Amino acid sequence: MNNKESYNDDLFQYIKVSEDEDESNAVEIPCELNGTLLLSTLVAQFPGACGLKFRNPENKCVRGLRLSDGKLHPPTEAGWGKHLYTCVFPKENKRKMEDVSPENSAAKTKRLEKKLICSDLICLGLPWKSTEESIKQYFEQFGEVVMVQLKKDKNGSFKGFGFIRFATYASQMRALAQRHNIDGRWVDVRIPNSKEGVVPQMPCKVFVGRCTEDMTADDLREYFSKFGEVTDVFVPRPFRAFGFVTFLDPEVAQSLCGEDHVIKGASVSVSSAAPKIKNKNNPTWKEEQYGSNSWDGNHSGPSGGSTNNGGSSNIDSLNMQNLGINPNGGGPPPNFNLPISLVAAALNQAGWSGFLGPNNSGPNNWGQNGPPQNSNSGKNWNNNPNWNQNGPPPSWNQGNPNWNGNKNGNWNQGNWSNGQGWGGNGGSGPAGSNSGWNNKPQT
DNA sequence: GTTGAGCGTT
Repeated sequence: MNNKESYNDDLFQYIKVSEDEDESNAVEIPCELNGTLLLSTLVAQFPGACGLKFRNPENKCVRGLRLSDGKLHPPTEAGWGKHLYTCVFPKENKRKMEDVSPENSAAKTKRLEKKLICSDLICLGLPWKSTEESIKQYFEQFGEVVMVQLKKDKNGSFKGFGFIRFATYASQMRALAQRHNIDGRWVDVRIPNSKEGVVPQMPCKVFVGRCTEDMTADDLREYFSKFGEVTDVFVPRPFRAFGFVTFLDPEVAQSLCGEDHVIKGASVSVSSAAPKIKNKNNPTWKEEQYGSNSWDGNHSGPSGGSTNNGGSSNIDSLNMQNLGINPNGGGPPPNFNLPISLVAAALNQAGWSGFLGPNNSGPNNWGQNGPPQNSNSGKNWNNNPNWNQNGPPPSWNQGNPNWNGNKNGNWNQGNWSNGQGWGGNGGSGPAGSNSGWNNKPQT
């Protein structure tokens, strides 16, 4: 036992990362075996992050880290050291650079935010003991919270839902891109019905033509991140010479349309992505493959899915429902036939790092043969015999239609919602799991 | 006091 623990420590170096320079907010995240840190690993914990920096103790200057091929490199050959690393977010940086004088900074911020309309968000299913202070405190991890209203009835008793508002659109998007567990309850955060349609939907997605075969989703992400926060990348596999990149800011997307860019020595063309009609007549809508629960078949999974499924992205669709995952339901929904890599990646994005097996060594490390047999963290995958003996389908991780064909048995036939699947062994379920996965409804 | 889908002025 002790051996295993030290073995793990040897394999994965953890570095301390915070969204700001406040060390109390720091999260330890694992590097790869070669000493680099995957941007996707960073993004899994800090949605929207596009880089890392740290304060050089010698001259107090902030130093940025080198990013190449989706990998962040340690500041020196000696490695990561004991620095507290801080996330870099594209939007915040842009704003900082524009806010040169204090007297017009507010106006500029306002003008900027006007383009990226912030909406109130409804929070459903809040714990009864929530207070406006506690909710504000929770959501501040995604950015400045400017309003919290918990709804009460005439007697003054809390109705279990409320509204919040962030100062920036980027913060709002970060909050919408995640599941939220507050005091042990899964809380739904959405755009309120009353606001639906109010937010003008300029396309955030662009079409990237003339891609070469060596361009991975991570390549596109890395390249286009310099124009703004990238929330989704899709590169079809097998190779089809195009891709899609989705930006947080629709204006960034629009500004790039019509331009040619050079990536990996090749010229690609950026143009507007034709809005896709989500119906069965559209050939890009592959219901057989992805199910019919709003997954549009044209997106990669979130970061962590890495390149095996053609993508490297945050959750582009805002809520888990859009991935065909019902966070509050009992077990998988009826159309649960997403490739597991996508699900795992989505859950990883949502902070369920435990889903990916020990040490968060999930899809990033998985090859085409699925999770490691005796995983490189020294533990079996969930100790679940059904999994390890029969393994995943042969064409694992390739977005393949065989997945639900269940040719190797065991996948859809048990262990999903019988209460002893994921959380049963090895502690690999979601932390404090009382969610639908174990078929235990919230109370 | 109890509760758990929903959609905000009081």
